[in-house]
Amino acid sequence: MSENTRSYAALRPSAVSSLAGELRLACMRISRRVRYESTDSIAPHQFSVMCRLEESPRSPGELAEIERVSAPSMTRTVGGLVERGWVERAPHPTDKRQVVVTLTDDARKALKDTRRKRDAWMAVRVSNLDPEEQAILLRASEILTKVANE
Amino acid sequence: MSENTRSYAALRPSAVSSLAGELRLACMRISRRVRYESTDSIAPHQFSVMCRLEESPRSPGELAEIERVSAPSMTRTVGGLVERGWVERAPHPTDKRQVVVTLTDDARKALKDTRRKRDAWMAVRVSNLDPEEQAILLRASEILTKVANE
DNA sequence: TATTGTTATACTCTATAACTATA
DNA sequence: TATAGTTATAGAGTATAACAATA
Repeated sequence: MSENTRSYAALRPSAVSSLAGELRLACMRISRRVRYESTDSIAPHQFSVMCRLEESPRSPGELAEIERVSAPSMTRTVGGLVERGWVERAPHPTDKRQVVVTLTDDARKALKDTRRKRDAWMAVRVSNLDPEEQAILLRASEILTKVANE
Repeated sequence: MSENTRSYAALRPSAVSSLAGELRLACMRISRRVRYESTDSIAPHQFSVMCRLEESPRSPGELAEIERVSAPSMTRTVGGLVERGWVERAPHPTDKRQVVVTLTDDARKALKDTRRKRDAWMAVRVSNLDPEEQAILLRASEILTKVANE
């Protein structure tokens, strides 16, 4: 019998509940530690908006909806990003009411740098784990990603 | 050969780096989803302080240091908790400069309720996973907790 | 008349500096 | 003189309401 065909018993409800609590806490602790250790200069809400713009330019309205903040808040956030030279506002090609917000090359560099720093903290911890623990986390990260995207 | 004696190869540096990035992102996504889905009435900073006080009463200074915020910020946070009836300020038995902040019974109930709601989202997701995936997450939560507490 | 974005204003959480009481 | 906590004040980020420009 190889590991791939081994059968596992499903967890009982009480065990599911306990695991859910522990797992949730563990993820929150990791998030907090990563954020604290990274000491990056991009504020969380700015970072989040910049990530959205990495894929494609968007209007302030779209950004507000995606980030679930009010339109005036997004106006302010975009304004701050413009001041720092990380995004640019341009008129919409056809609808003159709309504005198109685009990421600058400087912003792409800043994002890359920030991610590198955030990953560094985690990379050190992961590299200090046993190979077996690393293997488990490899599978767990896939499962957690799937769960978060549900 | 059982799983317990199976040997795993250590990840190469590039794989460690990749795993670290994926794992960090997965934890942050889970945190965000949990926070978004729980819609609880306790603000994050209040919740965090209340958790610290669950173990034992503490002074505002201690709380400020643990939470890594300024003393005036903690004064304000504690003030808000007092207003909501979740903590009480009492004079220190020997040092009259100090204040002892204690959690009320109402707060303990509110904490329990909030945790139950937060766990609920995660519990539903966990119960829908394969038994094998549940087993992996069980081990992963232990490892992640260890990493976060390092 | 509806939609997009901005401005006006206010509330919360954060910080630093100055102040009070006590050690 | 140093320490614990608070108050004073200001800087972000958030929200709702009101407004201007355009569809």
